[in-house]
Amino acid sequence: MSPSAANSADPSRALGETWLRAEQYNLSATLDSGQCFRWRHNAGCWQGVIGHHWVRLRSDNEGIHAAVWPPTPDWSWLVHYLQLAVDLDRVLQSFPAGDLHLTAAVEACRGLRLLRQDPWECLASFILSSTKQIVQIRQIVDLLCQRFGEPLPHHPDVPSAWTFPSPQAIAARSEADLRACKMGFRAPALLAAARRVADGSLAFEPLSALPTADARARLVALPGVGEKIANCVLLFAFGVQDAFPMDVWVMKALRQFYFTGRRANHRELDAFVRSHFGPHAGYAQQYLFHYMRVHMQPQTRQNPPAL
DNA sequence: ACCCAGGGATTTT
DNA sequence: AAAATCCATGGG
Repeated sequence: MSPSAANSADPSRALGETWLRAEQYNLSATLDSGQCFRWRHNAGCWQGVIGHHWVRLRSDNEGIHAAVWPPTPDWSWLVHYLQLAVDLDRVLQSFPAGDLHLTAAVEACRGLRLLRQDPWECLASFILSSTKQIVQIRQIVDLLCQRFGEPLPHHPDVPSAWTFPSPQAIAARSEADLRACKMGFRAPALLAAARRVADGSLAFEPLSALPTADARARLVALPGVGEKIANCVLLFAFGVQDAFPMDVWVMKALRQFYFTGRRANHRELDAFVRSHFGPHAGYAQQYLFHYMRVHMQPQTRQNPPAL
């Protein structure tokens, strides 16, 4: 018997496991739709880190199997992260009736959800995201965690994993240390944000309680944070349902679907978004983004099929 | 409006 | 093999 198997047989080394009911939850679309950067697909499972837990998730028809290390008696943090209490049908019913493009996106990405992420990890990750492709963002975040995160308790059946580095851990580093994680010109912005959180001048709890416009203004005041990144934090961390991060993919989708390919400017697109998508515009954005990125081939993106 | 700030991945030559 | 382009952008 291998040492690993011997250890897994030892009840004191058993992973914490549970099963959570979840209807129409598309784990793959959700964890691979660019809202988070720390999940890896492996043998039908998704492995990642949430807070101080290593997590392995697998969906079946009626729910989600979860294994964690270290074990925990309480699963509310996972239910919250995955937003299992959200009634997806209610969200989808709020979408504009007769929008065939959005309908097609929803059909193609059935069960895509929005997560509820830690504000610091979310802000830091999206500061690192500017003009980077998702593959590269993942790489930078990985390096950052390995070098400056806390190692999680070892388990023979679990790959080495680290927490996302705290604001204090980042603030204690030099700009050069951060640049060594391949983040380039984003390093000073990340460092500044970490210092602001570490010294208490930026507190997420009060921020999330502010009216959306005020919270957005406070975020945009940070170096390296514009409307797009501020909206990512509002939507992915604070759950502001009508926050609508507009990146190049979403802009491409909007122009193609609603402006017949016309080069509408940002203000025009913004006005359309606010009037069109309704109270869960953030969800609509996530469907359009994932649909554009995954389900439309390069040629079709130039000349979309008629609906 | 324009241009610049890493650098890896992807696409084109 | 080498070169050009792209990228969940913001700031000057």
